[in-house]
Amino acid sequence: MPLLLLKDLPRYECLLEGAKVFPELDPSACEAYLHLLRAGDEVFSVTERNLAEHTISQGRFGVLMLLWNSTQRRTSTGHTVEPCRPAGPRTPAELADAAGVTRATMTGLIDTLERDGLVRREPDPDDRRMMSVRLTPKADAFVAALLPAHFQIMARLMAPLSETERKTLVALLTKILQSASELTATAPVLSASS
Amino acid sequence: MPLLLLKDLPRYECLLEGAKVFPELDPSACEAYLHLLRAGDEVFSVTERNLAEHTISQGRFGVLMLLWNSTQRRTSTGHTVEPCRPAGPRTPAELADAAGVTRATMTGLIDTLERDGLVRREPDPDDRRMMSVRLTPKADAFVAALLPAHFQIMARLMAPLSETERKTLVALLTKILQSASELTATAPVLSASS
DNA sequence: CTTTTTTAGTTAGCCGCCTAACTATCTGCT
DNA sequence: AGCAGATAGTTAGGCGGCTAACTAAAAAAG
Repeated sequence: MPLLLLKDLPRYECLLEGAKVFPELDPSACEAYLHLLRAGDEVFSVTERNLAEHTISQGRFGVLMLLWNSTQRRTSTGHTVEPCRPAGPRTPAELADAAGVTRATMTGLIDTLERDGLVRREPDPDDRRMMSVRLTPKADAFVAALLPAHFQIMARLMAPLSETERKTLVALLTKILQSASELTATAPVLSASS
Repeated sequence: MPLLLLKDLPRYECLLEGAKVFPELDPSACEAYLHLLRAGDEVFSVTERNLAEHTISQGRFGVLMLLWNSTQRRTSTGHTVEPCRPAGPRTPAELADAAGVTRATMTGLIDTLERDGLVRREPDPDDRRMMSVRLTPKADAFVAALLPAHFQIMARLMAPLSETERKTLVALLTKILQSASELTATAPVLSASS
């Protein structure tokens, strides 16, 4: 569970009440915001609990998936899967970038993965600053064993939504994501915007 | 930023491709899942960045809000606001419960808040095991100064959504939240479900 | 009235996230 | 050639999650 959040979201009347005191408070926006974080957190923790049973964290799992995705393209058993990304991430820097964490964080993740024998660091022959991170066979088996349950969890989480509702949800979330990106880009200091 | 996640979400064709290999993979469910976590994460980090400018974390802010919400009811300046919750949380245990974290975590949060002079621990006269946590005047001013910008951020994040879309979003998220709760309740061990 | 169980809070230690500072290497400029 | 700056990775230290183990006090059981 990544973040601390109210277990019981405030009732809508409370938001309306708050809006009388704070004119900046947009009740429906606030409600949507709180539900988004709450649902995201809950969904996250459900999958995290699943992964934890295989003694792996969400973060490490993400790294494994990135690497696994890369290897699939090369060692695929006759499938010749269309590459969905130009070239799978290999180095810690690429992995950090793809995962959206800092390089320092990636160092720590690779450390623990290597300690658990799921990953190997190999020096790059051309550039001695760089490392290449590879999955071990153990990791291949590990991921393959893990994924079915992981996908089932996702499917069950979204089970109450129809296909149309899912598309609607994705569309709405995409809009929010975009406005979040704009806020990030245009308002590094909040008071300097508006 | 609480969680590690793919910066670029996989294209839908990749999910379809993956579904050929893993029959458990429901592409639209997976897509919705990824978008939900991604959007939640992004939105979270936008507000976190705002709070960070006031040198406070999302977690500490949550505690302040819970306490502030309690005090509002008692010291409200003539407003006599309808209590939105039965009785505001006061003790570390109540705060932990309301915030959805463990007591150990709450101890840490209160520690740093107390260190920064935003909160005071007072022993309960009736039950010597218990503590009562109170906001300092400094915290009152702090929260009052912080909230307008915080509400503005929420409003801007949700700006691209119409009122109807916000209601739709909340309804969809509520469905997901419910299925997540059911998964949590009925499947403490994943393999024991289904 | 003692003993056991429950409860409140803290402590200790792990993990993953961050930033900032550091080392080593490569690249480019002159 | 040689040095300045960029780049890859790590290290160090902080924070906020967690679990598990502990202390002190209250409540329940006998």
